[in-house]
Amino acid sequence: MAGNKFSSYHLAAALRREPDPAAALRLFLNPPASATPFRYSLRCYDLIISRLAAARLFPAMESILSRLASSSGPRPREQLLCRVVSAYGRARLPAAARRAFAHPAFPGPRTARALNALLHALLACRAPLRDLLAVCRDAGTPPDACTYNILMRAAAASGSLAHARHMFDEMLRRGIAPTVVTFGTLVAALCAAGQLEGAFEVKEVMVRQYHVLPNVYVYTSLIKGLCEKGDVDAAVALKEEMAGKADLVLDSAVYATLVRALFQVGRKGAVVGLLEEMKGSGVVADTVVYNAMLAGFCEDEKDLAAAFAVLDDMQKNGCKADAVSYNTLVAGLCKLGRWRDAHELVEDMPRQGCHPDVVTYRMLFDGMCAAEEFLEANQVLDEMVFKGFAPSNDGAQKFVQGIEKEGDVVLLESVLCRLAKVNALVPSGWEKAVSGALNDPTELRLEKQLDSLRIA
DNA sequence: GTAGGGTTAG
Repeated sequence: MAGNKFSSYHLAAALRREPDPAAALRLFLNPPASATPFRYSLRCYDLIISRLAAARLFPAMESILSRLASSSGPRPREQLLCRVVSAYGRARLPAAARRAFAHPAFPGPRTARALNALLHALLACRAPLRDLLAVCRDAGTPPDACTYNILMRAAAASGSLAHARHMFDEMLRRGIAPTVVTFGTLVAALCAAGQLEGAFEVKEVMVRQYHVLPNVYVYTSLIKGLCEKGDVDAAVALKEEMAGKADLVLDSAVYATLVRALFQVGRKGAVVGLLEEMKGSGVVADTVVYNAMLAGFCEDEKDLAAAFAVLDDMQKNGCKADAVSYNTLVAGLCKLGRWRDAHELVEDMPRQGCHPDVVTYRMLFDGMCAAEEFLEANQVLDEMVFKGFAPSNDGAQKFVQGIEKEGDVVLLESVLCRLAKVNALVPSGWEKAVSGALNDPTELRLEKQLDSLRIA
């Protein structure tokens, strides 16, 4: 490195230091004026693309990817491709995930790792199993155990245990050994379908026939399955079985499941003992456990005062409330008709370091509509649309009917216009509209629209 | 951040 000249090494360091992704982008595009021209290292590309992907600044990310594609330097690793594909999955942009998978910046052929990233992204977007199978066929990449695990989960998600079983059989035929994740997926699917006998059978067979021991994931699914059948005692007994196994460590998920179940069957008194046991065995009450209690007090006990006391406890114990915590409280308040309190709570969220998500807004909006407070709901809709969140179908429908009844034609028009903006009138229409622009840096005129749709 | 469980809506 020659003296103190600004090089790609310094740029990489500066990118790492910059907390704001937009500022990092500016830094990448316009390095300090003192810098002599230098070739961007792959490390710099990797850093900026990863950062933009995480921040969902997709148009900017795509333009850097194109630049990378046309540069003559070394090719990026597939790991970066996986990150881009996953980011599109999290943003629920399936078409963009597919295009990224085939992006020319990344040298082929694709490995199972990239294929699996795409499959998982599509699963997150609730693509049907047949779409996932078509992707596998077209990619021509040999599947691995992880591929089959994703396919099995997709099968279960579309309600077909038969297909999940079929995937399992196919996996065996192709000589791919099922892992503990495979069995965990099967058990979860069976439990979700209420087929407890089958689920417990898998637990036996995985040990006997495949020599794979059930882990805490398998047990937690079974515990939840038993709870849903109303057999909390059997669920607690299963937890005891776990506690007796040296290779298993009870975690907060197990306790959260049981806490929620105890509330549901009206045995909230038993929760105290459970929490003490937890403390005694060194399991920290985390957000998920507190959220289970919040849900118990809101949904089951309808005791909002107790729920807010739990929220205070969380803060006292250094446990940060997340969107699920607030959503539970908002739903509880709205169900009691206390939409004003719910509104106040939502407005306080950012100050508490938690941003409302789509569920928060939908619940508040629905709560106001249920109370026939359409003008208040209209204000919330404004904020939602600004952030790119669409109301639920039911909420939007009830709202439009309410506004119609009020007879304010101008307002109605503005409402329909805003609903159209977030495509709440024609579900999933907008992604098609922008599909051509995403991989084409010369055509970023839809950038603003996309930006307005990204989730903060 | 290639895969599985647990707390909120659907």
